[in-house]
Formats: sequence, structure tokens, C-alpha cells
Amino acid sequence: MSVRRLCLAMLSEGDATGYEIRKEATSGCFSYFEDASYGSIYPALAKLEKEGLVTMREEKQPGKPARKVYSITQTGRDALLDMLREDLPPDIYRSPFLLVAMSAEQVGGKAIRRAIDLQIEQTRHKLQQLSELKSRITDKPLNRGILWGINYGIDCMIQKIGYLEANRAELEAIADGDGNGSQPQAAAPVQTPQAAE
Amino acid sequence: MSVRRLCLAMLSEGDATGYEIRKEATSGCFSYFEDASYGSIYPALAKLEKEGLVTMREEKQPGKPARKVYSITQTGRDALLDMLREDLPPDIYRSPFLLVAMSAEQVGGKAIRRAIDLQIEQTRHKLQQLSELKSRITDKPLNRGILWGINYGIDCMIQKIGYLEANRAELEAIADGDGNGSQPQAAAPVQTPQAAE
DNA sequence: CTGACCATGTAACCCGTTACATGATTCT
DNA sequence: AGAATCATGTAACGGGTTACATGGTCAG
Repeated sequence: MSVRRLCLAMLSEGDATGYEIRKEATSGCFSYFEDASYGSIYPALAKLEKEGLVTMREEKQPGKPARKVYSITQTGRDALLDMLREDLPPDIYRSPFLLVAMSAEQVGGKAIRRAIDLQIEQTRHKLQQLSELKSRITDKPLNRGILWGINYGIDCMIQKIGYLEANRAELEAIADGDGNGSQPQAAAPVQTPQAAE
Repeated sequence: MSVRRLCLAMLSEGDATGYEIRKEATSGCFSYFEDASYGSIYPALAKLEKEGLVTMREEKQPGKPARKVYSITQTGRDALLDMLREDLPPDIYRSPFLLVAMSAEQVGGKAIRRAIDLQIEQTRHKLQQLSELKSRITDKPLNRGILWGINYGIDCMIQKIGYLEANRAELEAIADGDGNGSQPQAAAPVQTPQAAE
């Protein structure tokens, strides 16, 4: 049900081909919290068309396979709204990195350093993607909800990077097997103003 | 491969039954970034035993089905280390909530408010779980890597709640369809010191 | 007595990924 | 020349969830 939802949501912002939807999902506005491969998108679009939630027109281009441009229908819009208003499965976060971090003592300093480096690098990469996207759409007459979402993602990633940089030393010490007990117990958060609750 | 890894990681902290592993995955230390159901755990444990990565002993209890307590073997420990050191698929975040948020204009204020409330509530709930867990293990001779991971999760959730509370008004305004152009463009982050990069 | 918790397991199903199949065009 | 981008699609496979099957204990 998730790829369906994603396709409808994207088409509600404008017509697109399966190829374009995949690109958006992988590196566009939605890439922070969604992803999908061709193998799921193409069948989903075909089914949505069969059900009348989207329509398709073929744009022939010499040499290349014809582009199949999909448009959402009113029925599709209604169905999307229903999905968005009714069922909201909770967010999901899966982190192999944290599993490694929690096993720091066993894994050792070298692997931990590599894992942290990778983690920061990946986060930086996504952050940059989103930042570019943002600068490209800011002040255009584009959907302001999307801008809000992008800002949310950017904030999360900045915070994440900051936390990792501020606290990596402690984790590395654990991984290196320092016998001491002088850990900065609360793991001194990057910043701690009032922050909720 | 993920449930295998999870089972081994948990067993490396101490013996456990399938039931206990599931509980930990759902509401324990690992629950912030992992999850698994019986339907995947029991078969995984059986297979791990067949492969010699864990051993099992049955503890009979009158009336109840015998507890099957699993222990990790040295081979299992080695295999776990290999997994943790070598392959590290990137973290995954999936957020139906953000899809709704990005569709704010279509979805409308009422639904947005509900979605935000739910999101905050769920995050608060998880935060409380982790906080309790933390206070229960702090200063015990327990794995300090795990404590680090818990602190990481706690920080992320506090920050998330703070961001949602600070910026919900803006999203609600978008959803309510205010025609104005006086948005707090940068969506005033809860705090913005230097923060990385 | 009802619901939550303990405790195990299987089978059907779902949703998605990976790999394959095909092929032109444009950038380096 | 080789890689990347455009462009569609299918089939095999995988990993997990949900629902089912079973049943005792304990607290409210």
C-alpha cells in the first residue's frame, strides 16, 4: 500500500513517468523518508491506471521507448486524501549503525571509527541533497508543505551530525576499552536549552 | 539477515528465549531502531542453532510449554563480529507522517493537527520507554555501548518533539490555507548555534 | 471471568528488491 | 570507448508480518 500512496502523492504534485517517480523517491523531495524501485513502481502505476485512480498518455519519441506520462484523476485525489487522513502507520527507523555502536566494546575502536565516519558521511550526503533541493524550490510558487518537510529533514540531519561529532569520542573510548569510569555520563548533548517535556 | 543479526546481538548480551528477544526488540534497548515478530524470530533461532551459532537448553516448567533458552557460542560471537564489522547497510527511515505533512494543503488543518498530535504522542511514548530503561541500567556494570545508544535515541527524540512543537503552527497555517506570504521562511529551528558543516 | 502475560511454533500471504531483458542517446 | 541517463517492464526470490493453533497462570 505504500508505493501506491507514494505514487499518488507524487502525481498529485504534477504528472510524471514511472522513471521520474523513482528518481524523486531516490533523490528528490521524498527521498529522506521514502524509497522505491522500478520493480514496485511500474506494476503499481499499471494497477492504479486499471483502477481509474490515474490516467496514462503515451508520448512517443523516436528511438526511445515511449514515455508513459501518468496523471492523477479526481478519484485518485479522493483516494489519496482518504489514505492520508485515515491510516497512519507509525514512522519506522532501522539502524544497523546503532547496533554496531551498542556493540562497541566487542567490535573495537577501528571498526567503530569506520562506522561513525560512514554514518556521518552518509548523513552529510543526504543533507546536501536536501539543501540543494531546498534552494532550488524556495520562493517558487511550490507547495509549501513540501518545503516544511524538507526543512524538517534538514534539521534532523544537522542535529544528527552534530550529535555524532560531539559524542563520537566517548563511543570510541568505549570501543578502545578504556578502563576508566570518568565518562561524561550524560554524553553532553551538542546543546541543551529547554528542549521539550 | 537482519533478524539473525539482531538475535545474535541480543544473545551476546546474555542468554534469552525467543519470547524475551521479541520483547526486547519491541520495547527494550533495541526498540528505537529495530523490531521483529515471533514469526521471524523463532525460525531464525532454530536455524542459528542448526548452524551451531547458538545452543539451546530446555527449561521445563510444569503446565507451561518448556522455555527454550538460547546461548551464543564462540562461533556465533565470531560470526556476529564479522557481520558488524563488514556489511553496514545504511539506516532506513520511513515516515508516513512526513508524507501527510508535505500534503498539508490538500489534507487540511484538522487532519494535520491530528497527525501532529499522534506523532508527538508516539515519540513521547518511545522517549519515556527509553528514559525508564536508561535509569534502570545507569551505573550498573552493563555494557556502556548500549547506554551510548540509548542516549543517542533519547536525544533524537527530544529534538524531534521540540521541533514539532516549535514548528507545528506553521504547518497548520499551511494546511488551513492561509493566503499570506509572511511565513517564517526558515521555519525557525528550535535552536541554531553552529551545528556542523 | 476477562484480559494480560507467559510461551512456542507454522503457514499463508504481502510487499518489495534484485536481477534480467532491451536499447538509444549523450556526456566524458 | 565507456559510463551515465533516459525509459520500460517482468520473474524469481527474499524477508518479514499476520493470522492461526494451543494452552497455562495470574491479577483485577
